[in-house]
Amino acid sequence: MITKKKESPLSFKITARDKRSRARTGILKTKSGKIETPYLIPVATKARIIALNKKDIKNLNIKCILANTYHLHLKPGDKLIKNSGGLNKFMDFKGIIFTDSGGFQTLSLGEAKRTGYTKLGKNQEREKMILKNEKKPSFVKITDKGIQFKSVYDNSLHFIGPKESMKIQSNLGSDVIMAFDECTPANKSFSYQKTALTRTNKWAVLSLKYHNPKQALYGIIQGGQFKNLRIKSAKFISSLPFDGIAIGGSFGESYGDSKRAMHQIIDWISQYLDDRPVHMLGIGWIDDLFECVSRGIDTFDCVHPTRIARHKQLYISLESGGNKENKFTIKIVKGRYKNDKTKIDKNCRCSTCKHYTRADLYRLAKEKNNNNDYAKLATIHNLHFMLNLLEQIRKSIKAGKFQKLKKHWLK
RNA sequence: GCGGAUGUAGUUUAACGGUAGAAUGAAAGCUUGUGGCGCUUUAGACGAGAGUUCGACUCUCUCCUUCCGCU
Repeated sequence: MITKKKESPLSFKITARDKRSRARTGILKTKSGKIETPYLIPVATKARIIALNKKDIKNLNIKCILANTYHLHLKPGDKLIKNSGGLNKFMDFKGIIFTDSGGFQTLSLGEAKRTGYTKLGKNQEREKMILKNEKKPSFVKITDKGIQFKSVYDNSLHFIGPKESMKIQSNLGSDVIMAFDECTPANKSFSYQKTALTRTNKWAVLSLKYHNPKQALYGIIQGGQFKNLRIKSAKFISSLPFDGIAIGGSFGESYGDSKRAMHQIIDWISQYLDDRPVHMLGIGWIDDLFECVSRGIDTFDCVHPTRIARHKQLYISLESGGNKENKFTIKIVKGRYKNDKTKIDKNCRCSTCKHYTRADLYRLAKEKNNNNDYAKLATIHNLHFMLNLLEQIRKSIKAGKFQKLKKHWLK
């Protein structure tokens, strides 16, 4: 019972399909612009890509970003953004803006804060860290009506349910908004996940009811690591008149397994997906991009490229020694780069690589007091690298060479 | 040559007559719908020799190192 709206705030046209997988290219269009998919959407949680300014964003040719409901609601406040004419004007950004509903903060400020669980579970290394550090209290309280969040700034309480999330996202004026969901960690039992899914599904219906029809709304598939819950969720979400479908939640308890589980989960639900755009929430390592695109994902958002840039890790291509093992990165503060006068990546044509060597970045990254210069250069490199990789992926799909490219990178 | 000071991880340093701490540098790892540039782990040192002592990085002596001053 897919009921198409008369004037959809979003159009998505599939332009090519890979013959040997579900990979596809498309054009996603809203009133603010268009992107070619597959596309990795850089994250600008607080309406800002950390370390970059407007000019950098323009030079990088970033056409789409993702901001966050919870964070903007707290600071500077969605009403203030509404009064400045919406996020595009507030940021002076001409492009598509996605907003996340705040549902992920049930995990990131809840279980992740308390025990260190991420959406990909936890690994031994992480567990060790968590056992050492004292557990911190959760910032969320989940009820059937919504989530009571503590402010990360002053501990004040803020209730966000589906209605509130839709209102905030309407105030933010983003092009594409997410249904309000509960992002569950994988350490929860089947019965808990089932209850949470029922809740999320109810919230999905309420999100449809209360959302601003001028905004494109994506429904979110949850269900944790459980096959029947994922399928149930996929059937339900895809039966509703959402403009797009997002895949969220966590995939498995342990880090190693959860990657495979993620692939499997997409495979389970892929038959319930249709020609609407499919967004993979919060995923974006290089191998993940290939695996997910291969399974029909159109858009991604991920903090990883920008975060690891600030944590001194820079992407490198195969030709510069990148591989699955080193996650296609080098840690630029290693002693071996101190006098390395070569480019960060042989193939990269970003402005950082044009003007700086590895030794330059080493020196800047080591500066204690002012890391702004470093963070900016590193972020530019990593984002450029990823945007470029996605372009290569799109080209390969169109040329019927996606499998070859995938194999080449993941060998 | 004489006098004074000095000597602890690669570097900067702390303490102590009884397991030598830290910072920084080095190496390895973590990071996936971002709490603003982070977190975890590992390796690494008492200048050399003799003496006193149950036991010396610590006290004594000799030598060496480096620094300062004087001739």
